[in-house]
Amino acid sequence: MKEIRTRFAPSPTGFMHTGNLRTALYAYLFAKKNNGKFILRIEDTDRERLIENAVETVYNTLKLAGLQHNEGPDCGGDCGPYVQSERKLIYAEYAQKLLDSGDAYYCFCTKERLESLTDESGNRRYDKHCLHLSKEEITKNLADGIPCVIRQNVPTTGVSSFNDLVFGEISVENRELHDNVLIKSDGYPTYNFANVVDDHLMRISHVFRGMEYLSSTPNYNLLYNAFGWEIPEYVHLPHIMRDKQHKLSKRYGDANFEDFLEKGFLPEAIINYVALLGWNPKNDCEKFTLAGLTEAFDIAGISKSAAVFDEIKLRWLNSQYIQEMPVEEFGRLAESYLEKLPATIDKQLLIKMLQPRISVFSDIPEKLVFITSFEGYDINLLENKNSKTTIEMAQNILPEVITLSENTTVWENDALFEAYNSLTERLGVKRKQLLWLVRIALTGQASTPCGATEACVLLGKEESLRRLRYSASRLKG
RNA sequence: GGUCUGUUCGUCUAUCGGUUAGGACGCAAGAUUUUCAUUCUUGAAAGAGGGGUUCGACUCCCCUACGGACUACCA
Repeated sequence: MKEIRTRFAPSPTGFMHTGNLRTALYAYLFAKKNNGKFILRIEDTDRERLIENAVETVYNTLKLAGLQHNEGPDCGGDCGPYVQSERKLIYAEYAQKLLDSGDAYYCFCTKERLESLTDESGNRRYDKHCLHLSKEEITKNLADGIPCVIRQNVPTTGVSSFNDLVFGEISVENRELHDNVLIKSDGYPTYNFANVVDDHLMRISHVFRGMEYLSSTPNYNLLYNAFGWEIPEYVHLPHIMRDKQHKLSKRYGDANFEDFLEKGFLPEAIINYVALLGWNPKNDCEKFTLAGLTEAFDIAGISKSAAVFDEIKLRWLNSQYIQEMPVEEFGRLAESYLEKLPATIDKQLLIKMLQPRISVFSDIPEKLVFITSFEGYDINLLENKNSKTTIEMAQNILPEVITLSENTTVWENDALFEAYNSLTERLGVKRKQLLWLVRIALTGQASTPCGATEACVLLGKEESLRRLRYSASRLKG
């Protein structure tokens, strides 16, 4: 049986947005699922758009995402080099073959002439002008050093069709196809040429890529045919959208993998979420490890329509991962957010309280504001319809709470709870009401990562009493 | 404009001719809870429109509408 080989072939022109990441993920999953190889190839033939360190970003992303490649620039393989700019000679050699067979030709047309070919609706279609140059003219032009490109010579009649594993049968009239540039005047190949040569030479069995290539695939197939090469299987992926109208772009910075990590999302959760955007496992399962995804992955589950990226759902998934991780790990990951806290705060206690209550790590700071800022909070928070509390109630209850707290010697959770609980009976209020009032009077925040008694413990007796008295005093005026 | 392509709840999706059109996120309302947060229950919420084919269509075909991609010496 033929070996399954897939590849991820990013061009190092910036960040890795989640669409790219998903393409890499599916290619990876398919290869692993079929005991095949996952290859990384860098497509850096656009010398003008190269961005420094972009290759590092690619390595970094794949590493963090857990998508280990078997072959690539950094780990070798027998199909190297895996960087297109280092394969210039190879492309030249294959371009020559096409030149010899008449499937490609030199084009010396100037930019001006090319532009003159533009029709009234702004379209340009090359007219095969240079295809008709005589051998002598070509030789002379070449000898004179006139800048030139090599173009694909596509047939003007007939129909090209192919099967895409996601979109099915696709047919295009050859006359709709363009004589694409294969080799640019700087000697570098275009994507249109390099991808075909490389995918063949690297024995890629399944080509996973964004569906923007769907319409140029017939061009590529013509190339495969010209070389007499076997056409790979195609898996074109629908786009991931920012909203209904716009696909994810590099401008939409938030969709970058690295940005999500910085915001406190877990790589596992991002991978899990992205996998489910446009693919479904044919059951209701929504939580997958990479291994689980590998097990479940199936091209048949890929959908044809674009999917809108929903950060809210990502947050939910991320919260699932956070809640399931060991406290120690959570503590490690949360540490950097806890650095500036007063030394009096018990960080271990805080970590335990935080874990079940956040969705992403960047939620932490807002959960902790009550620790460092308290005075001047909105006193109306004491009034709450859910807990059925009122300001009047607070005026009556808080002094009682203060007296009781002053006399509480064992300042720990259960003892405090019991004390406050007994107070509710004496005052004839609901526990929920009293504890709501205490918590607000203690923190000044509607939402805290702790209940009332926990807040007491966290703040310590002295500080707790100080805050309770402050809140009570504000009710007097 | 041309070519290719897509269209089920707000969002991600299930359904491969016969279902009260299912699940998840989010939202709303209740309940439980050692208070915040959880958890639980319930609810609102969808087949773009029009023609066919068929006993029967979200599912197959055609048209229209509306998206998206491509139409570069970018990938």
